[in-house]
Amino acid sequence: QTFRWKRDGDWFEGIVFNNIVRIRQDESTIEFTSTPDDEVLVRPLLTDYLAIGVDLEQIYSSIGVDDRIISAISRYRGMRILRQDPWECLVSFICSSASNIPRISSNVESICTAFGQEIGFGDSFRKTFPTPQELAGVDEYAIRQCGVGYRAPFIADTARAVADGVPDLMTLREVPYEEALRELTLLDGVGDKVANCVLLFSLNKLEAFPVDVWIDRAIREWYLSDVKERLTRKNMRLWARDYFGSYAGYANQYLFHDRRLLGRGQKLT
DNA sequence: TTCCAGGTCCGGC
DNA sequence: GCCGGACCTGGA
Repeated sequence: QTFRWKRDGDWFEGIVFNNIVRIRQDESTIEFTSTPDDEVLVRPLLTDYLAIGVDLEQIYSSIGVDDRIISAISRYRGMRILRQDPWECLVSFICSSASNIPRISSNVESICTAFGQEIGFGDSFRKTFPTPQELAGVDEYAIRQCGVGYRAPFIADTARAVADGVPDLMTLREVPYEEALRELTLLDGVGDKVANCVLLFSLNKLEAFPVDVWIDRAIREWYLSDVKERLTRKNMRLWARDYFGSYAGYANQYLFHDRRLLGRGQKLT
């Protein structure tokens, strides 16, 4: 659920804490290189980013309340939810509305190319995601040139707000879910779905439950097929939080993945 | 060419 | 509160 990683054979290259990080894993080991900072310095940052410390088995036992979710867990066992940079995550998901993954990736990369700082050198150089201050300084039209369309004013306004410290994104990590959700949805272009993405993928709120079209289908087809009444997205989120519990966000990602990859009619295994 | 894609906002019941 | 339409853009 992040948009700047590139695959190169066994290796994946991304930008983490202003470093170009190349990473790969085999059965039991994760290997990485970083530029410009030394691996010793980056290691703890990367460990946090990858959420290595999260106890998956405990989460599986907590959310594994029915055959459907248990089946999804069996297929994607080991899949973790990243702890991304909240600012980059916020802008990325503002870009995601009524869009698609290739375009969102292109938008985010264009924003970095236009307004970020160079890192690395030689054959491999990339750009950082621009800070709130850097993005607050550019005009809405220039942001629109990145292909984001009608989302440009949302991004410009959000950049100014965050640059002014309203909200202070890092502080939201320490704040309860409901309060952080309220703060985020005050921002222009940030509704219930985008806010829940930011909460889940960057603010360490594992009960967050973003309801997009895929989750909407999955829940409707697999869990509420006998319910005729129309459920709003927000009510679906509340239902899921109640049903799956405090790690509902993990259930969300396993179901999301399953519904996208396997479709509606897959059988339980 | 027309349609649609990982929503949000706005105006009218 | 719920419902429908508009909104940039690019690929099918």
